[in-house]
Amino acid sequence: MTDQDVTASSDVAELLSQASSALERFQIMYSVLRDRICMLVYPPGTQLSEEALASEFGVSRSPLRKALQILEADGLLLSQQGVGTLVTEVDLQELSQVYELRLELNELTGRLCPRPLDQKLVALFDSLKRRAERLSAAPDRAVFARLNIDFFHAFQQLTLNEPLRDVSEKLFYRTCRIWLTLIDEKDLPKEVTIFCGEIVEIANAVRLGDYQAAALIRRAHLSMGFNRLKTAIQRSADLKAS
Amino acid sequence: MTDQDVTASSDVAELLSQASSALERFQIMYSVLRDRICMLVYPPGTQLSEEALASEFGVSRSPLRKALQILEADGLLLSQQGVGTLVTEVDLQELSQVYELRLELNELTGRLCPRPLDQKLVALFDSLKRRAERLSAAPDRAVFARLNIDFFHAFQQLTLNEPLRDVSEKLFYRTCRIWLTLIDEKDLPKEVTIFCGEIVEIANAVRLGDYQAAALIRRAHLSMGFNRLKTAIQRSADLKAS
DNA sequence: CGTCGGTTATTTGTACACAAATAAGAACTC
DNA sequence: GAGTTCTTATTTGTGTACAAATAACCGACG
Repeated sequence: MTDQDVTASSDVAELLSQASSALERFQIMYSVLRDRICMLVYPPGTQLSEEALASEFGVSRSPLRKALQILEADGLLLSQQGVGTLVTEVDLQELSQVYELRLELNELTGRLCPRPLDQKLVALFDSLKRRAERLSAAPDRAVFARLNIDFFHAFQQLTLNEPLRDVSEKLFYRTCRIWLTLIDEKDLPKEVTIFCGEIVEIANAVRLGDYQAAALIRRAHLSMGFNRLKTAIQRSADLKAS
Repeated sequence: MTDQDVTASSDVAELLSQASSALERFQIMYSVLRDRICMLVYPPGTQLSEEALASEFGVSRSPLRKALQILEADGLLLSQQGVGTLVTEVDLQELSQVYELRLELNELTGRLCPRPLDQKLVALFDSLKRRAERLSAAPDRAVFARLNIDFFHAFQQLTLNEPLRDVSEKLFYRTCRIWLTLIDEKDLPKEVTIFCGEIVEIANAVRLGDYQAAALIRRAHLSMGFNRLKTAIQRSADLKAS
């Protein structure tokens, strides 16, 4: 069972009961909740109930709260006594600062501690390429979002610098929701086409072992993507005002 | 009362009783514990007792555990059921990856979202320069460590990119203990002289508004400092082996 | 004497009951 | 009828008792 399947699993209580240590149980709850937040199962502004979640997961509030507290430190949740635990909104100001940093970190991923190219890595990007082709044929928001997450993780494999991977991952999860919240059905095919192009290009660069080229391509797409985001935000703000 | 005083305060229970919200109480406990870890009040390998700390802080284990859990996520603590809560050791392998990343992030601090130069910033660096001069006259390990921390925070003021500041801070606190653990009394005057020279140079660059120059100087010192660290680690390993 | 096995003490993890804080709604007043 | 204050329901925060896990200790046995 892969990690994606774990986080997407519906019977979390079952998984938790099979976990052998407190650390494992924490990781399951953390992954599941983060995944739900990023896949908009819990859209921004959603109020989570500790009681209800603990009940669903088959644990008491104590261990659940640890997962919630780390997610709060990650900037995905906000808990307040007497109010509740709310999924944070994504704010343009904050988003643009995170994106600016991600652009630079992305370049480092292609430069620091490069992981030697092996068949496994090539195969990973190939499988993403195939998934991208299937997505192109039948655009779907959830499939798009999932591929976006998995592609991010594949890209992170290019570096062996663990602190860089950790930092990049936190920042990624802080921003990736914005796509699902802003891209409407009409824009989806266009975005899918662009994204699949990116995957193909980067997979080719990786196959050649040129990680810096891969990073440059990704940086370009991140930058262009952020610009498209800004116009989408502007558009939705105009829509709201009218 | 400044933040440094807060973290250095001995009567934490008193402070906590005056805090008005759970968030404030958390921040106090977190800052105090992080400070104690970085100032080697709790050297690497120290076992902390939740019971004892909760008792000292005048709270129950529940709110204390939140602070411990975040510190564990920061990589400063490691909790294990049946074993205890241990202050992590600093490992050379990990350290060098973090340093490599810090070198690069440091450059970003001088480049992204520069904070407009104002009198307050100049005054901040001037006051650090004066503290450095006093330290030079009377080298002291604890004063050195404190100045190192405060100088880091001053440098962070050069950028307004908050995610960058957050990330840099976490990485700084993950590495800064190494100096106190490795630099012995004999090396102290030399290290103090080098560090004070860095502060003077950077303060001058800041006064001119040339943050990128400041970042370059700092990068050079970070790099050289890391090299000195590596030889010190090698030396202490040799000492251990003999 | 060394080694293996069980026992026990200690520590974190978990469950649960209650306290504190907030917000929504009801009732009361002007 | 509008505004204000009190009440109450709901939610997270905190305290505490107990469970689970680990490691050190001790004794028996080879």
